[in-house]
Amino acid sequence: MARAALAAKAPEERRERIMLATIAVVRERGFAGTRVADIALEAGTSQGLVLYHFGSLAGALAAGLTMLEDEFYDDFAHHLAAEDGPVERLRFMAELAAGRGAAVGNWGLWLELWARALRDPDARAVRESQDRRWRAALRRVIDEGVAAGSFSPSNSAKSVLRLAALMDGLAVQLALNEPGMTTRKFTELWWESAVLELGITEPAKRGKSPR
Amino acid sequence: MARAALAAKAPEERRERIMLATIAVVRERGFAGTRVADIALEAGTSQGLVLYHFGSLAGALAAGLTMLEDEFYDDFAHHLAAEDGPVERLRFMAELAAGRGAAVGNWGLWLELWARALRDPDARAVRESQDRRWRAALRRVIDEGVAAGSFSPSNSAKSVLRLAALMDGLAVQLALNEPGMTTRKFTELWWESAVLELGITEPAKRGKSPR
DNA sequence: GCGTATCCTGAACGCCTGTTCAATATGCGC
DNA sequence: GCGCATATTGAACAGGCGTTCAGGATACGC
Repeated sequence: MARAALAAKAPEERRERIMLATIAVVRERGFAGTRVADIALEAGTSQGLVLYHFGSLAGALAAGLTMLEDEFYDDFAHHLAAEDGPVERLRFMAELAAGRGAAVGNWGLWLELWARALRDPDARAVRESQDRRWRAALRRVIDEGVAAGSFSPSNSAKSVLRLAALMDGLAVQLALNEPGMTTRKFTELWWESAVLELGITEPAKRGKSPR
Repeated sequence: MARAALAAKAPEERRERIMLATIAVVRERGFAGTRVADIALEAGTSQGLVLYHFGSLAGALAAGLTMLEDEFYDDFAHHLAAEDGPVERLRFMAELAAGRGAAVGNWGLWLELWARALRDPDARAVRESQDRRWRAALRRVIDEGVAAGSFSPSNSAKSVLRLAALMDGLAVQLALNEPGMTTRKFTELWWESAVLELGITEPAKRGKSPR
């Protein structure tokens, strides 16, 4: 078979392809519209294999989500560490949340995840992990900024909660294509809030040529 | 039949009962888990009647949502008008959003609505209407406060966007039972932000014995 | 090379559920 | 009271789709 070249890698590779296919399909059709057949087609395998590896459709969804979340976080943490100081790091988080880089097209997925988390324990676990990691990162950046004298929040714990929540709220607008809400507007609105919350003095350099 | 007493009212009443049943079921099981049979059972009618009145399951969902949204808004507008001044009105909105009064148990529904709005035009229309009305109300209250000299936002349009988004973001935490997020915390966090955004000076009286 | 465990397939099964429909009831204008 | 439009029911239909399964391919230790 000519497919030999494609399927050459280990079964582990097949498994991963299925997870990638899963999130691709969910992105396109949403949880409610995702069929085992779609995943198999997208992954270029049989329906049976999806079930063989993940036991059920729900299992495949959970595995895909977990994978996505881990990948996203790793990528995020890596890039965050590469930024210069607290102000730049904060700016980077704002731009990432607004949909640049690794987060592109993810907000729709997160909206669905929230809704699903209301009833599905797996989804809930993924979203909790995601939320916790993100808030922890925000908190570290803020603490760092306080230590460096760049930020002076009146209550940093509360600021973390509010700034994280504001991102989620703005993201709803963004994901639903609310007229007037753009990546740029998102960043602008959020940043002004951050300035207000944290009493930032020095301006952040614009992100390094965000695509 | 003994049912005579129940079904006594006009068919219009049956129709409404079905809409109420629809949102009740959606609250309990979510969109994905809502069956025509469930609605019929909850409404105490036949499956056929649901389809007779609304054409399809999707139609029943749309009708139910629209009804809920209208009712919620009417109730909200009515109570808002009863409040004293801009500060009290703002406080009222914060407490309503936090889940007191007519909004109890609605946030889960709104989360699902957002996700559904990504793909379903009816859901999108409902949520857009809902969002627009809410933001317009917020804007009016703020303008009123500015006119009265109670608020002095640096940019009221932006403040409206941010304060509304913050509510949505906090609501996600609330709806998902994030540990540490409560009705009280919601109000507190949001109010502090409002104070910061609007430069509120006079304190708001606590809500009139919120249940 | 051989046997076995793992991997993979495609077809078939069977349930779930939205929708259709023919039959019946109800109420209302005349 | 009659007849017609509207309302209502419950059963049947049909399509979709997750899961099962029996069988075949593949890799790998011995």
